Formats: sequence, C-alpha cells, structure tokens
Amino acid sequence: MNTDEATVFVVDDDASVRRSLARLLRAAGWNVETLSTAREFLQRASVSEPACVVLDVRMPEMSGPELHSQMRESGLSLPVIFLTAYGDVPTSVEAMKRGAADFLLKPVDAAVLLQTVTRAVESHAAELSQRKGRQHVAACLARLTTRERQVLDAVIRGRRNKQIAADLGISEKTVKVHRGRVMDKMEVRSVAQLVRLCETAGIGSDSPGARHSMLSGR
Amino acid sequence: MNTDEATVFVVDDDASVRRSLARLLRAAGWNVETLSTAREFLQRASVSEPACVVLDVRMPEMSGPELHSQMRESGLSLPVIFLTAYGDVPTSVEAMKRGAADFLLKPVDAAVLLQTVTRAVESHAAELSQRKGRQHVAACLARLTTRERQVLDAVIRGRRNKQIAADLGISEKTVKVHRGRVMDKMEVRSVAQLVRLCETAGIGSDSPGARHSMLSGR
DNA sequence: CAGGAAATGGGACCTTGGTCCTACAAGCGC
DNA sequence: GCGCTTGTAGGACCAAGGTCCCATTTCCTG
Repeated sequence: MNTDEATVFVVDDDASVRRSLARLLRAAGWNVETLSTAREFLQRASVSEPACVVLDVRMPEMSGPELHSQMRESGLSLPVIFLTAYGDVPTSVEAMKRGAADFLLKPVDAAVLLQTVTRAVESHAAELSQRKGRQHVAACLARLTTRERQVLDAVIRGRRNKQIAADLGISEKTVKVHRGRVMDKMEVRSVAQLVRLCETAGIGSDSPGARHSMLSGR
Repeated sequence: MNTDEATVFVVDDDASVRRSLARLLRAAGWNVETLSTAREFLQRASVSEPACVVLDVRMPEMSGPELHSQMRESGLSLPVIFLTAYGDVPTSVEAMKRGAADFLLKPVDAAVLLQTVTRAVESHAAELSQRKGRQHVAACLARLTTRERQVLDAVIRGRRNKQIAADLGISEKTVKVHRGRVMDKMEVRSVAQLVRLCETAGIGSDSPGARHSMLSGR
C-alpha cells in the first residue's frame, strides 16, 4: 500500500539537513517540500492529500513540539515524525503521548526513516479516507431541517412512528413525511443503512442496550 | 472519576523500590500488590477490575518491555506505566508505540506518579466498561444458530426479507421466523437497536454507503 | 428408539412503514 | 403580493414486518 501524489514535508532550520533528507526521500519516490521554520510550514501545509511531516525538535522561534501543539489546535491532523540530535526521554514521551507517529534520533538509518514515513503516509491516507466519509454524512445532515433532524434522532434510537408522533406532539402522518424526506436526503433506503451511516459520523452516541458503569466517586 | 477496589500492581526487582512505591500509592488510597518478577505478575494479574501496573524496565529474567509484549500477546490489556532509572529515547519511544500509558524516570515526583496512575486506572475502567458491553453482545451472538446469524448479517446490511429469502434460497416466511428469533436472542425490539448493538461489537464492518479509497499501487 | 433442537413453510391476521395525491398556514425574501 | 420553504395532515393504498396457529423433515443425543 503506497500513494501517488503523497508529500513529505521536511521542517528543519539546518539547510544541509533539509537537503540530505530531501535527496533521500525523493530517491524513494516521495514528493518533498522543505521548510526552514514552523511558520512557513503552517502556511504551506495542506491536508487534502496523503502526507506526513518530518520535524526537527530544536528550532528557533517555534520548536517542533510547539508546532505539533499548534497543529492539533488548528485541526491540522498530519502524522508527525520527530527527528532530532538532542533527544531526551521526557520530550520523546510527551511527543508520543500527544500523538506523534515516531520520534527518531539523528543520525537516522535511511531504511528506518523511509519505513516510518511510509507507515505515516499510509495512516494519513486511511484517516483522509475516513474523514471523507464523515464529511459526506455531515453534508447530508446539514441538508436536514430541524424537524427532520429530530425525527432522525428518534428513528436511529429505534422509536416507532407512533411514539415519535407522540413525543413531538404531531400526527403519525407527518412523522412519515419527515421520515421519508430524511431517507431521501441521507441517501439511504433502509433504517439499517441510516443507523450505520449515523454511527460512522458519531451521531446518537449513547447506547441502545445496557450501559455498564464501573465507576463510583470516592 | 475514580474507582473503589482499583489495584495498582508494582513490578520491580528492587525490594526498597517496591516498598516505597507501595507506601506512596497506599497513602493515596489505592490497593497495591507488589511483585518482584514478571513471572509472578503474569500469575497474579487479573483484568476483572480496574487496575494498572507500574513496571520497572530493567529486571532479571524478563525485562519490562518484554513483559509488556507478553501481556499483549496473551490478551492481558492493563495500562502499563514504565518507571526506570536507565531510560533512553529508543526504549521509551518503542514502549509508547506499543501502547504504554506513560514512561517515567526515577526519581519520579510523587504527584506526577499519582496523577499518571489515576489516569491509567480511569482509562482501564472505561475499557472494562466497553468490554463488558461487547461481551454481552458476544454472548447474545453465541446463542444464534448458523441460519439466524446469516439472517442477522443480512438484516444489518439493510436487506429486505424478500431479498434475504432469495439470497438464502428459502421462503420469506422462514426468514421472518429466523428474524423474530434473532430479535429475541439479541434482546432488542427494533432494527435500529440491533444495528447499533452489532456496531459496538464490530460486526458487519464494511460500509453501508460510499467507500472512498485514496490509495493506489505504485 | 424417544426426545429435542434446528430448519423449513403454510394460513390467517394485524401493525408498521412508505408513497402517491391533495391541501393549508406560517414565515421569508425580493 | 408572489413564490419559496417548512411544517402540518387527511385519504387511499400497497408493501413490509411481525405474530399467532399449525405441520414436516433432518439430525443429534441420551
């Protein structure tokens, strides 16, 4: 599994590191964009195509971990591979806890880096694919009116038309109308498909069956 | 969020470390079990109640990371907090990639350790809760006959009784019979609830709607 | 061989869901 | 004010789902 059009961003303040990493990665067939500062990266990076970023830890202005946090805050979810000559355990552990793909030490073995980049790009491709699905569902949901959304919520909770009508204080006939329009707008032909679509989008998160709580206050 | 009856396992070959950790953790209200070897731990550890394990990295016979791998292989999923005086970046990164809850260096700040333990136990409690739900679903599924399971699969994919009958080469009447028994055994009263129950158990994983592939061979 | 579980299905009947057509009132924008 | 969307709802009708009754066959187990 690999990807055409995949880009590896290299962010490092040292020009010679940028050059050698770019050479290595291009030789392996990746598109490479090199950037010397975190600011530059934040301006250039896109998430529309599979990619990952190889990030130096120590940089002037904004450090690698700082950039990583910035990315999370701004919703830029791209796999981050840290690459540094000055690694210590707390920094690496913190980076991993925040979701870094890996934390490598210079000098890095070429094969290890390429392997890591490949895995990161693959995971990003998978994430993009999932996101595309969720966005489609979100777009469908956005087309629903308030009433239709209320009916949808009831339907995926397994409520009958009669019950929904009682809940909303309207006639069963009207529920059927809304329900039909929901099925149209969500582009499904069965309740099962509707429920599964909504599950992938994280709608109606609370359970249909038993909820088991193991927790108590102390 | 905290837990009564939660146990912290301490695995360290150094008796004085075991004693001081146990004292600290007991003072914070946790049940503590100290063990001097990985083997001992594998015999004692249970997963029926919220817990976590504080693990030394360097130990004779079986090291912390080795024990961690062993746990994963044998399906013993308990949050692991590594605690070591001899930490290096590759070891810590590898441990985190394999799912360790944290990787701390001795001497550890008491507050940091307690905070980490609390989070680990909470995450384990949440996992146990989820697992309990999945096990209930699995138990229900296990009660289904082969035919009933086939009908269930079709139903949650949104197939009509008529289509299911054609697929299986039986009459629509028989499908209704199986379907009714499925609803009984799964303890639900609507297709929506059935689908959501199966989703939580990871049944019928492929999509009802569009599948977007971003990947191609190279 | 007797008993039971599993799978099959027919008949009768009712409830639910879904889809036409029609209609009307409220609110919004031009 | 006209056209649009949204929400409402009745009538008619059919398809789909669900539930009783019943019966048969097959296969496994004690």
